[in-house]
Amino acid sequence: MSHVRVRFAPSPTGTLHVGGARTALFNWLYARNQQGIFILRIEDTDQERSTVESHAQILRSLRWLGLDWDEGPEMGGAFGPYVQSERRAIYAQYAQRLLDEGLGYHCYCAPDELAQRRAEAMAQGRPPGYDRRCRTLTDEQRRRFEAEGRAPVLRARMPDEGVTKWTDLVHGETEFQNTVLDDWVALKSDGFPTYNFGAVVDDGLMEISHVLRGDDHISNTPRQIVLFKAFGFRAPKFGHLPMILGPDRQRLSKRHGAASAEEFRDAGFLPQALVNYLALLGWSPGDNREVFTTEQLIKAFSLKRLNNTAAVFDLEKAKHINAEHMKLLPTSAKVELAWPILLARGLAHEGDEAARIRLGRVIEIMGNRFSNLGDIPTHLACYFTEDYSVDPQGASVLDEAARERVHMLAAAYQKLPVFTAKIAEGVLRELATNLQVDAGDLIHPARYALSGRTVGPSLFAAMEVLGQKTVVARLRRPKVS
RNA sequence: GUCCCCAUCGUCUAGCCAGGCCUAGGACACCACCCUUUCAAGGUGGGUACACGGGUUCGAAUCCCGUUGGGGACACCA
Repeated sequence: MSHVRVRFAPSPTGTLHVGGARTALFNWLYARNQQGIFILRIEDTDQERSTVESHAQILRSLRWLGLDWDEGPEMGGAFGPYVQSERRAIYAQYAQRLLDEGLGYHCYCAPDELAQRRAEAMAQGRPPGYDRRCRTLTDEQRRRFEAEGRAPVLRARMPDEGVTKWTDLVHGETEFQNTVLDDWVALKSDGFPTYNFGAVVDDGLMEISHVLRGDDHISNTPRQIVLFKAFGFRAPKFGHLPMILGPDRQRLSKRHGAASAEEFRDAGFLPQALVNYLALLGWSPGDNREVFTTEQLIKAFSLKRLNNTAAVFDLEKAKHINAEHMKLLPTSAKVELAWPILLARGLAHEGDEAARIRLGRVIEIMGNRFSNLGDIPTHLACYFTEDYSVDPQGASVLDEAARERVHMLAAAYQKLPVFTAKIAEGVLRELATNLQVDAGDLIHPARYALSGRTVGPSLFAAMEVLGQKTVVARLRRPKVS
């Protein structure tokens, strides 16, 4: 029985970001690899920014990626509740302990006062942290602040000397001088815990064994360790994962294009492909494998193979991994995925069996030409409707002379009593010979006339699917736009 | 400004911990060729990297120090 208990603890203030998805994935992979427990905890202590929509969206994104949790929202568990706003009584209890044991104190400094003092400190080259002014308040001063109507925050008292260290799972020995740890806010004036406080209480109570999170949390870690010790919790092991950056080496964000799991889904990515690509950002199997099913990832995953260098998100590589996963899919699976897309685009209707069978044939002859589900409507529309789009870039293949040849082909096809791929090919080649042109001079224009594309399946297979009538009609009057 | 993290092809990375097997391997992208009725796929080949400077050592991509560069944190945000 494994003692691994890991968690993903997003705050519901936006979509599930690529960085968050990667963090969730690594925790999940570790839990599954170790037969441990993966916990989802929602950190909604910021009343201003947390939304129920975001909460729902994050859950949806995790499910889409296939990252299922063993304890958490909509699931429950022995360590709940798993939503921080429902745990306020617990935080109040631990806040009281801080007060009782002299590990915390009320602070009445107003935000604007703090901001000003911080700016001054930075200007003078001093550490910008809290100046500990309220550490030594007299009862008299306290009463005066209360009378002014100031609502206090609770600050956690950090040690004045010594060092706090831990062995980071990815960085190794890491230490901070305690003097750089300022007395941070544990409980806000609205009574909600801050991130650092809520995380310590919850990780302690939920018996979290390993915390895998982004590098941007390194400086929070010593502050949290001090509290873990103060409360007598066994501190989890910490691992700080390298950041994911945009092509400009800045933190990845919406400016860089798709940055949330949902956007990748909408762009036609397969969830298992995104998972695969994300796993390769900050982790490697050590051999030269790159294409993994999620099951294979679980088997291969190891904390030892985490790396510590920030990684630039490469959309091209992500697309490539997606294409590899598309190749792995049997036709039947592609049909399952493509069918709803066709329905959504109005290219077919629920219960239209003929269309569904046709879809299977088209996908079959398309072979590996799909690298993305998003390609489906543009590439397949011409098999289901006359209202398909034409690629203007390819129009040059259908010039005046080509148009004439295509018309002759239409005439030849019209007379055919039976129309199959083989027969269509024979007729076309014979015509090419008679016209003394290369078969390609007939094939390329014909493809464009039939599909509006220069890219597509074998022409004759496509003709067979389209059927004689449609082929003849389109060859006679090719769409121009 | 203070503290922290990082540094191998354009990008993701292997190699680093236990120095020699590295004239540095793989992948994406790019280029060329092959296959082919097109594109894609596939095949073959190609160019491109150990940031810099010192040390330690018989020997350093690998260990140490410094420099430079990049990133992060410094909120009653998480």
